[in-house]
Amino acid sequence: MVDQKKNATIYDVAEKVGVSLATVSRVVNGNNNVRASTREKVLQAIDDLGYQPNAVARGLASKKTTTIGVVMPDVTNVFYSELARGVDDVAQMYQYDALLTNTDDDQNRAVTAIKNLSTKQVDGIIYMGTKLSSQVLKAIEATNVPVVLAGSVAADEQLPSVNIDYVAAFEAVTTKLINHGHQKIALVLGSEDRAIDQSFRLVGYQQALAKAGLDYDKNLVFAKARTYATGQNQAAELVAQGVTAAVVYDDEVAVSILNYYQDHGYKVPEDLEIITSNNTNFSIVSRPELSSINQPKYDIGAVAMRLLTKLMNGEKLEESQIHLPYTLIKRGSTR
Amino acid sequence: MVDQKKNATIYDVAEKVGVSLATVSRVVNGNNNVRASTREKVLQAIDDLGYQPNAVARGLASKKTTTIGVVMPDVTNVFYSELARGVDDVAQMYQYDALLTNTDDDQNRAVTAIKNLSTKQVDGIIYMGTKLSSQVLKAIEATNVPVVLAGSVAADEQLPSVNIDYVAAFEAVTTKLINHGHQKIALVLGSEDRAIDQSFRLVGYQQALAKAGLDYDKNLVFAKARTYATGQNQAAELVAQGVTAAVVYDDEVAVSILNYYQDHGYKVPEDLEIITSNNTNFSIVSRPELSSINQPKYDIGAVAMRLLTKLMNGEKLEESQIHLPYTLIKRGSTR
DNA sequence: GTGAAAGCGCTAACAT
DNA sequence: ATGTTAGCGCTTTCAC
Repeated sequence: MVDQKKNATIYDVAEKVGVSLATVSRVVNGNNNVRASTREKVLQAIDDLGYQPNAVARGLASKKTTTIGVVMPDVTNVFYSELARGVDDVAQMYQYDALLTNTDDDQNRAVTAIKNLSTKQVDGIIYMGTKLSSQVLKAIEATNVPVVLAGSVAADEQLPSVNIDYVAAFEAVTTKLINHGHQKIALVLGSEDRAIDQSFRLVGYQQALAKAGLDYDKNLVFAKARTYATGQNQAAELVAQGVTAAVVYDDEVAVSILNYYQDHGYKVPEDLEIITSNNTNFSIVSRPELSSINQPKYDIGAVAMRLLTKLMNGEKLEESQIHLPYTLIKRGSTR
Repeated sequence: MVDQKKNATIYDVAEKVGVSLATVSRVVNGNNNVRASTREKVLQAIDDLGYQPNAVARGLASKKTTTIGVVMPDVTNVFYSELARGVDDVAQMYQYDALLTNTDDDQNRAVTAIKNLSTKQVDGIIYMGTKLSSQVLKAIEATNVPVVLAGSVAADEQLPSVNIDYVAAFEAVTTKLINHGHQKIALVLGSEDRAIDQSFRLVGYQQALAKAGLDYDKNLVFAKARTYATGQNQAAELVAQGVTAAVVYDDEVAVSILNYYQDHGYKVPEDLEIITSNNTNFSIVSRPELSSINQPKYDIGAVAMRLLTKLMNGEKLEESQIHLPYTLIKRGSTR
C-alpha cells in the first residue's frame, strides 16, 4: 500500500481542462493572455488535482531557480545567525529560498561551497565571512551570478557589500576610552590576517590613538581568542600587559574577559573598562552588562538580501557599498 | 564586455572528445563501464572546458536533487542553530545541501515551508519545532519524502525522531532538587500547549513529585517566557510564589531569572537553586554558572541527518525513535 | 486568447 | 565499452 499518487503535472491539468500546456503555464505564471473563463477552469483543475508546479523543471526551463546561496562561517555564532535571519526573512518575502553552507571561515570550504552553489544554479549568493582570499574572489567571479557581502569587508571594495563603518565605530569607542583617561587600551581582535580586523577595526583604533596624540603599542593588540574558552587565556594576557581598558570585537570573548577579571578579584569598570561590538544577548547577560557598539545585524542581512534581489533582477545599484548606522550603547562595563 | 562565456554542457564535452553524451555522463557519475583511456580524455576535456554538471538538469532527469530541507523555528536561537550545524555537517559529508526555512514555530508557516520544499523536490526534510499540528503532519505526509524530527517530539511518535529522553531528564533534575529539601520547586516552560512542554517536561516533573510523595501545584508551573526580556517578568512571578528552586526549559530564560534574583538582592544558590536545560554558552557566562541538563545538541542534528540519509536511500530504520544520552552538569547555581 | 513545438541539460534504459 | 533515444516537467517563441 505504498502511496503511489504521482504528482500531477502541468500536462495532467491541461488534459483535464482540455487546453494546452501553454495555457496552463500562463495561468500558473499569472500571464494575462488567458480568457477569464478558461482561467477559472484551469484553476479549478489545479485545485482538484492538487497540482504543484515542479520547481526543478521550471528552473531548467527558465534558468531561474528562485533559490539563493548563503555562505557563512557558522550558524552557531549569534552574530552570523542574526544576519542570516535578516537574509532569510527578506528572501522569503521575495519568494526565494536559501541554501545555507557553513565554512568555518575556511577559504577552501568557501570556494567549494560557491562552486557547489553555482552547480545548483542559484540565482545569487550572500557571502559572510571575515576573509576573502583571492581564490574565493575568483570563485565568486566564476559563478556569473550576483554576490553581495554581508557583514564582511573586502579590503578593496569591489563587490557590493553592507556593513557598518567599522573604522568609525572602533575609532569612536577607542576615543571614548581615551577620554576616560586611559593610556593602555587593549584592542582584542579575532585574527591577524583578516581584512575586517586589520584594515578596519585596527585602523579605527589607531586613528583614535593618533588623534589623541597617543603612541600605538603593538603589544596592546591581541588576536588569539574566538570563543568563550580561549577568551580566558586572552584575558590573562591583558592582565599581564596591565591594560586598564579594552575594546573587544566579539561578545562571547568580551564576556569571557569580563568574567576573568572579576573572577580574579578585579573590579569592572573600576579596574577595567570594556566595550564589546556586537550587542548580542551576551552583552546583557553579564554583570555588569557590557557597553557595546550596536550593529544592526538583522538589518545588515536584510539589506544585503534586498540588494541581491535588485541585482538578480538586472537592476543597477545606485550605491553598492552600504554602511548602515551603528550606535553606542553605554552599560555598566564602562564609566 | 559582459562575461558571456556560457557554461559548457555535457554535450560540449562529448563533442570535444568525440564521444557520446552517455559516455561523458558515465565518467561524471563514476560508472565503470568506460575504457580508462577514454575516461582520461573526457576528464581532460572537462577540465579544459571547465565543465560543471548542471544540478538542476540532473535533478529533473534523475528525480534526485541532493538537497534537503530544514524547517526550524529560528536560526537565531542557539539551541536550534546547533542542531542545524549538526545537520549541515553530516549533510555536507553526504553531499547534500540544506535549504533552510525559519518558521518562528508558526504552524502555518511550517505548512507553507513544507509545501514549498516539496515543490523544490527536496529529497528529504529535517523538521525542528516544539509543535506539530495536524495540518503540519498532513503537509508532511503529502510530500512523499522522508522526514525526520530533530529535537522535536510528536506526542504520538509516528515519525522518526531524535531527541533526549525529556521525561527522564526533567524527572532527574526535579528529583535532585527535591533531595535538596525543596518543597516549592518551579517548573518554567515555554508554552502551555506544546507537546514537548506538556507531554514530556511537565510529565517528568510530575513523576518526580509523585515518587517523592509531593503534591503537584499548578501554580508552580510557569510558561510565559521565551526570551531574556520576558524572563524578567517571569522571574518576578517566581519570586511572588516564593519558590526556592526552579527547573527552566531554556538557557536565556534561566539566565534572566538568575540575574533577576541576584539583581533584587537574593542569593543563588542559597535563596534559589536553579537548573537549566540546554547547556549553551549562556549557562557558563552567568555568575554563578548554571547547572544544566546537557543535551547533545549537535549530535541530535547529526544523527537526525544520518537517519534521513538512510531513509532517502530507501533503507529501513531498525530504530526510529532515538534517544541520545543526556548528562547533568553541576555548577554554581545549585548546591 | 490559445496551441504547437522546440528546447533547458541531464539520466537511464536499451541497443550494439 | 559506447552510442541512441526517450523522456524528466516546464517555459517560451512563434504561429494562428
